[in-house]
Amino acid sequence: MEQIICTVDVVLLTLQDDSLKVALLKRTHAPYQGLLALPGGYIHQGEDSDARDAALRVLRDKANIHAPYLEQLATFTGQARDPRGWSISVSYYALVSAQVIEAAAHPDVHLVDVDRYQQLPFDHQHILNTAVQRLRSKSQYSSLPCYLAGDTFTLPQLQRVYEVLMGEAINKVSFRRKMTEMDMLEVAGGKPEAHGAHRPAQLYQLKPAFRQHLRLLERGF
Amino acid sequence: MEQIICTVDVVLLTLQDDSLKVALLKRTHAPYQGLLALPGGYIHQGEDSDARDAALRVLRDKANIHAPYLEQLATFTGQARDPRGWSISVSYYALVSAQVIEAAAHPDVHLVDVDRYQQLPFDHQHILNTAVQRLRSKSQYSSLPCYLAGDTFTLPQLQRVYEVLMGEAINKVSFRRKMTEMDMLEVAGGKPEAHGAHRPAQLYQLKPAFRQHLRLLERGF
DNA sequence: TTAATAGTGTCTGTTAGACAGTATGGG
DNA sequence: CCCATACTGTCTAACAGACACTATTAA
Repeated sequence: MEQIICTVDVVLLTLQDDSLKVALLKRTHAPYQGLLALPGGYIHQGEDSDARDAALRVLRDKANIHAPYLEQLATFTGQARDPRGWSISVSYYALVSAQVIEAAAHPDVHLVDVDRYQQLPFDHQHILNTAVQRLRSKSQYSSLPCYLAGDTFTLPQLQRVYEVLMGEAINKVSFRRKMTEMDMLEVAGGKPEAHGAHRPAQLYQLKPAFRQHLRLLERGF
Repeated sequence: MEQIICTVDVVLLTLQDDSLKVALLKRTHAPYQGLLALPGGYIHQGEDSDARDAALRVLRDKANIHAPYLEQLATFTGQARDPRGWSISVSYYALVSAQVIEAAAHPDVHLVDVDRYQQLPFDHQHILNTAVQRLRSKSQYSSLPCYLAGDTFTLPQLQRVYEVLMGEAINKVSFRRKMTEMDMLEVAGGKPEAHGAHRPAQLYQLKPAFRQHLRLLERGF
């Protein structure tokens, strides 16, 4: 009996032009060589102390992305999902701002709308769907969307991020009440930029205590 | 390089005497032979079509439990968690009523209070904590606790299940409003038993559509 | 001054919890 | 009848959303 194939896959998500995008890479090896797929790879026992380490390494090597918000999504397993044999994919999802992707400027990374139908190899469409569902679900009652908004952002920008993820308009007063209640933001030093003939918005950033950990709401938005 | 050790572990939870219990088994092989541990075992490529299948097999073979509510919890990985080498544990949690455990009557199964400190081998304490946290969290806004309540139950019994999991009293009127709103229960045929000199409660059961799938609440309890 | 977006004060409708009442069984 | 627990009607307090108002910038 051959040994089980142990891999990690990463669903790297970002927000661009008011829509949710996933980073895909052209596969350089068989099977499915040349097809767009989630960044992933074998776990390296020598190099990776655990699967999370492997996911971070994959993001570093294949997309030039360092230390994003990264969370385990689920593990996809079985005889059928990989033509090479019984396999395990410990899957993660990562959230970064569009600026981080642009700064990484990796030539092989393709950003594709998550709702656009693709012929993804393996069960990557299922993994992607699971990640998007998880993100949208957690956006209802947590600070998760903040990681898509960049280092500093205005409240109208952040509200727009939430609205795109939840797919519906949020009451402005309620949104700001929730943000105050969460007590998670602080005013950022930089001067807010003007974007036209009107009052510019205050810049905010996550308080240091919340850069790594989510804030949960008793009641959702 | 040796191959990665691929296993499943199951956190089998039940409610007994108003407290949450986990099913533990004495390990029959090294390492940690003789210690109480979560039921688990190697993935069998020939036998198991995926890891969920392996978890169901483990429950069947090691605890005589068939087709419980079973959900993937998380995957625990790394160099350090198993003395034999780099390992993967795809972990699941299962919920059953105390009657199901009693009916299984497996002599090796030990039910232990989840809050009682144990010296569990590997990272099983961490896996257990993660499962309990997940159950308690999901109990806030879903029908998950119903799977601990047995086939038929009264509303006061079900409320008690929720209260034990959430660790606080719930308003009776609100609880019943939520249950009505969820529209997930139907009156069960059997006559309610009298438990003293007072009015006996109506028996309910999950509607067939919800025997497998959770019902989520917009706002929690 | 005007236009446009940022941000806030306040009213109102909805929802959750408190409380007290009725219902129904056994003794 | 009494008691204990099941169940329900209704009042109140807390919360979310609507709306309108003020604030601040560039043109």
